[in-house]
Amino acid sequence: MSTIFFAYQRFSSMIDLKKYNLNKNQHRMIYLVAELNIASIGKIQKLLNISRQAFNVNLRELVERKLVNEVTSKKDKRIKTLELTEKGIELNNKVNEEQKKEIEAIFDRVNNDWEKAMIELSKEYINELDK
Amino acid sequence: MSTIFFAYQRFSSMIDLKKYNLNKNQHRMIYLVAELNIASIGKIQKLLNISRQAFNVNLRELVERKLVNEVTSKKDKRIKTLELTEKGIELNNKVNEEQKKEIEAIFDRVNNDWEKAMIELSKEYINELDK
DNA sequence: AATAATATGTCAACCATGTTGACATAAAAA
DNA sequence: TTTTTATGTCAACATGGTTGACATATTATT
Repeated sequence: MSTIFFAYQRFSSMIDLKKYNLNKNQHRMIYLVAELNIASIGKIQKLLNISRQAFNVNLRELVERKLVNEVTSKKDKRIKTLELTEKGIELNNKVNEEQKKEIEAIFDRVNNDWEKAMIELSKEYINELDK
Repeated sequence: MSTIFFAYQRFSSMIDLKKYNLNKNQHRMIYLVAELNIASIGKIQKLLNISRQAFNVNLRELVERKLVNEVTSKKDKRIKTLELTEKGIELNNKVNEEQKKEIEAIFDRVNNDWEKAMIELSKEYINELDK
């Protein structure tokens, strides 16, 4: 269990959100929108597990920065779904690029063995001690 | 990669820190102290990757609540190491209990296949949509 | 048609937690 | 003796979150 815990610390340290002027929830938002296709605002907010206010403030900024589009559903005009703009897709790729490379390198090293990969990540985290 | 990301969201949602009056960094601190044995304050702080001030404020509270002891190193009296008190160990176990159970149940279900376990966790996260 | 419920947006007030930079002390190293 | 290291603490400020009240448009219910 500590493996999962520590591995994730390492995993998330591979991303530098500041560089892209995103906060954690905005990153989670973009990531979710990119991975799920088509989910209503309400559902995304529920997944993020943050207050409506926090959600809206963050979303507003992403929309203003033209990273995300809001699309009103045709069946039920109360509902809006989110999608990434071209710019949003590009940013998302860039943000995750470094992490992706490192993770892929690790999986290569351990022949795609998930257990070994996670242990490796976990070790990398703990070994930051010795730097 | 999204598997690791989503799986961890689910993983961390299994713990309710509020119930135990801990914030995230205090939990990380306790968790680290429990898993590593014997690490200096400086090293733990570096691992947590937070400012000295944030570290000290959080640590102070843990010490006041008698969850953690500070031990001055004999070799080098400048250095202090941290250890959990009995009460700290107990709390740590309690905090992680529910998570541990759920994770073990998942690993049982997938015959300890890490890849499947992580995918399962990830799915559980996404499927919170349908509640 | 009238009323209720749903999905969303927004504001103000407040709170939790973090960062930075300056300063301080004790111990060890040079 | 001087410098460096490991630690502690303060004040000022920044970031980001929550809550509760209120508002609108649309759909569902009666």
